[in-house]
Amino acid sequence: MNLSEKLKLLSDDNRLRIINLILKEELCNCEIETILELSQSNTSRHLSKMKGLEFFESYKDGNWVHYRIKKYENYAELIKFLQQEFKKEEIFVKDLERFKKYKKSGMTCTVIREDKEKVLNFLKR
Amino acid sequence: MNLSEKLKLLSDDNRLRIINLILKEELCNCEIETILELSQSNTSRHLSKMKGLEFFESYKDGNWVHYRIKKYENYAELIKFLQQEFKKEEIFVKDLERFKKYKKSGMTCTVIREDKEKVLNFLKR
DNA sequence: TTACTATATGAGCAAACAGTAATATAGAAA
DNA sequence: TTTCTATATTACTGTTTGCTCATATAGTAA
Repeated sequence: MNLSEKLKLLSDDNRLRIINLILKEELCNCEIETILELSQSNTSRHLSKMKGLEFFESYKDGNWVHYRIKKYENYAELIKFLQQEFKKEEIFVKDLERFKKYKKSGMTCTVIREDKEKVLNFLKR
Repeated sequence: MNLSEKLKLLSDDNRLRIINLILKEELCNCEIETILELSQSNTSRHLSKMKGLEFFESYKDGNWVHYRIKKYENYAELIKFLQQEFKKEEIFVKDLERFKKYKKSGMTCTVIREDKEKVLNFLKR
């Protein structure tokens, strides 16, 4: 993967939104889907693509797949840049508010499985 | 222009090759065209798009248009990242060799106008 | 084993993109 | 003024992209 391909992976609103979230804390596929209100297949597709990024990491935990940012020296500058820009754009700020609301509520993947609608309503923008 | 759009502008080999060159020294459209062996319209198109990047600057000098990188605090981290990556990829390293050969020869826009073929042959990879 | 569930993937569509060749424009020079 | 020249733009092409809906897969639980 060359530099332009790596940057292309970052050049998408939804993928940036995912990075914005997991820079705060690792999350599972179904949580990202719910917090960002993206479709299942769309979320999965973006997450798959992002496996091409060296600072992106995933692991399985039962049926769930968790995603997180790996500390990677080569990308330190880039990530600093992204974090600085995330603060300036409304969509990223709002996503983090939803993320915090979700976390504070104590909800988990299990709650999402049992009643995703309930979680979505709770997070209603 | 939002973050994903800015990153999209950077997600192209030829635009990155241009940034790699002008990070060393400002250059005119026709010099970029010649050093990178790109077509006139393609070069012009890329340079136009790049005007959307806040750290990218151009000015007219007679018929020629010069391009350069503006020092811009917000992009310091990003540019550090790019510079580090440019060193690792062969195409960017080779482009810089051509750039240095061109500069060392003392050739200018005027020489390119008078006999572009001569310049291209001199720079022959 | 079978049933279930979280994630991944195939097919298809519309929009965006990089590139070319030809032409237009704007400013310099004569 | 007219001519020239560096750059920009238009029209078009083939490719890539993000998305959706439907289906497949792989692993868990019964």
